[in-house]
Amino acid sequence: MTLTAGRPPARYGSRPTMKDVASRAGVGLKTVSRVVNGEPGVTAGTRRRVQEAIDALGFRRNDSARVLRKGRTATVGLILEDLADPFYGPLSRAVEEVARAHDTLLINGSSAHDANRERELALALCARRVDGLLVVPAGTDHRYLEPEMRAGIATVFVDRPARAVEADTVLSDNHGGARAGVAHLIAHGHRRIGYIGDVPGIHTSDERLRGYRTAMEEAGLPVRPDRVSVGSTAPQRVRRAAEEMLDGPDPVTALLTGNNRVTVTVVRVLAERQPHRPVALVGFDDFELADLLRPAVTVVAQDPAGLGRVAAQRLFARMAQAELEPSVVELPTRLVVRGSGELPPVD
Amino acid sequence: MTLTAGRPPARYGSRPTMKDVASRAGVGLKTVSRVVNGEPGVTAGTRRRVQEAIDALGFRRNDSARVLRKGRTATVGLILEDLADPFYGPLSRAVEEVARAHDTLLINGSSAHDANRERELALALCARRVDGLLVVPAGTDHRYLEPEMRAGIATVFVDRPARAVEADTVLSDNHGGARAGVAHLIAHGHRRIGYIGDVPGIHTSDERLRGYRTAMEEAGLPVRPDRVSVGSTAPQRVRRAAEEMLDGPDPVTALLTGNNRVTVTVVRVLAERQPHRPVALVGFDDFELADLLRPAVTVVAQDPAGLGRVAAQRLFARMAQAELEPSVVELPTRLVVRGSGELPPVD
DNA sequence: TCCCTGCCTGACAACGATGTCCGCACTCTA
DNA sequence: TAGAGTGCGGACATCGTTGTCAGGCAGGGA
Repeated sequence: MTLTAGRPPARYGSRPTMKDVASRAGVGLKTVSRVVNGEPGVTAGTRRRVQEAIDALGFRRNDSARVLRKGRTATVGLILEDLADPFYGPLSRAVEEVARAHDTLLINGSSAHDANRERELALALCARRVDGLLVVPAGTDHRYLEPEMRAGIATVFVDRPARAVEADTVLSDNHGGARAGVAHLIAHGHRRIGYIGDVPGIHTSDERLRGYRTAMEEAGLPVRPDRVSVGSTAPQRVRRAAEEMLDGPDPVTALLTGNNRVTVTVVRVLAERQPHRPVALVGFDDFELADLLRPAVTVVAQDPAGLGRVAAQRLFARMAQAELEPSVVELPTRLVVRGSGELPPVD
Repeated sequence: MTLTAGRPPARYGSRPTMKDVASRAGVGLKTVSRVVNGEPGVTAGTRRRVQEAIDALGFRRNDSARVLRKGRTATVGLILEDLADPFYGPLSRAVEEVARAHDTLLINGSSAHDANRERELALALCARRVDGLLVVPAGTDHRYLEPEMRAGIATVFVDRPARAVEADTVLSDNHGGARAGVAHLIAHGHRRIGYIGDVPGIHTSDERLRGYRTAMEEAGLPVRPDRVSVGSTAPQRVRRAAEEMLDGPDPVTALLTGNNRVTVTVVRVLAERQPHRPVALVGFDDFELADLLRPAVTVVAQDPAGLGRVAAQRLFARMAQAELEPSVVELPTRLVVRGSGELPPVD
């Protein structure tokens, strides 16, 4: 009758608890806790007996219970857009190194470029009471995180700022990078330069477009609407945009591409047109093998590992001291000259 | 005095609990629980009052406490070697899709190719009581997971089998793939074929080497020790191995490379030697832009998304029914012909 | 008018671990 | 040898949530 009272209906497996260990070792509950946590105040003999019981039963501390009592999880979450995007690999790795140095577990999650999934994921991690959260925003409104941040979940935004929320942010110099890329093409004689970028409304996308405009205007060149195309990075969309700029009545002689996904597609389009006139190209984001393509691809390189490292450091600083003023850090980009950006203009 | 008794020393932030919501809404604790979990048996008016209190306080259910009570976390963990390796992107994404279909959160972690970190990470996830674990083994002995598996944590190994443990496993046909790759080179007239692979002892590495041997022996060709080099995938090591095979007294005319890291380095070495005689190449693992290199790289493609999908499905099957017999599934590979493997032998 | 059914609602115990505090046994010193 | 100090072990409350169960209240039938 009362034997099962209050017992969850279907316990999954069934693990030994400290109580089991204690009774097997013939000691008190708290003594087991002391052994498990390496606290002092236990004689060597007792410690050994407890350890034997732990091994025999296959005991492992239940961290949920521990968290409930202690209030901290020693866990931080990282939400990025797509684990398969090579840009995020080094970023995630850098965050992991910092977390590890703070004896903290890193949980990686992916929003798949979807604002709802980002939100779900972030809130699920909050419900699990991560101590901190690093977010590469996919959504456009992050007010849903305000109660969580007020409640003490340290939060840092990476690569893009949050909308409608004041918080620590670590960015790349998107405007300056794009501007430098276009200036480079102009310096090599190009005048008809096109820009193919990501969906407007995304911060990185908007800033890079702004950098393109700045460079064009500084050189006194017109920014023609038919030479700017922003939208999805899906290959078909990018392909069509590139073909329109290349085959129009007044074709571009050079292109700036807004991120590595776009660059790869454009490289493919240009390769297929081989016998045609060569078109100069500068890509935003470095990517593996860029140096082995012919021509090798000149890029504006970001420092994804740096983004991750700086953001993680900021996160831990905030976890240690919640009352810091929100800061925005912008990391420089670097033009890597490889050949594709140095092709002369050909009509 | 007793006011703070038992209170953790430093609660991080401080969140409202169901009790706070209950007293604000003027209802009982359990009623709040019912509203939060969408359980029936609450009138619309009460429900609304509770919801208002939740919103006003910024309440979010503490999943640690919930897990403690319910015994399941609705979370699975995926441990892979390196989040930055493009091979694992699609794998992780496929797992995430399956997990999502089961209303389960996926936690990604990386072992950084280190057996100790794999172990730490796996056990940390067990301590957090994930319901299931997908592991791409980095270590060579997985007995440490036996108590966990016995205790009910469903576990599936992906890409490589676990050592010394009987468990569900999903693999690629490494032997058959490598064999097909070498047979392809032989069919194009090559006789002096080298193999450069990953560290011996890793299952994938050993199987691919075995596939190389099989194909050579089937063609009656000798397997010479100076034409087989296995070890770290660090660029220097691979570079040296390649140069020795290419510059020796009896140089190879074709190479099979054991994974995408090795392939990329070898492509780089071959590119630097451009004016030299062309060397045929078949790489294990497909990689982005392989088709855009000149010559385009012929590869033995695995199906990383398939690995992830099948493994995740198996994991959920086992979570639903723990007494399944451990199974081993092997997914086929596919030879993708692009040019580099079809170069004729040149002395 | 009274009882009974059925629906809401809330009190309470329990999940597993940890912090506090008390008590015991021992050692060291006067 | 007694008193004080120290080291060690254990009882108990508590963290926030959910399952159980019983009580209260309204409405309908006798």
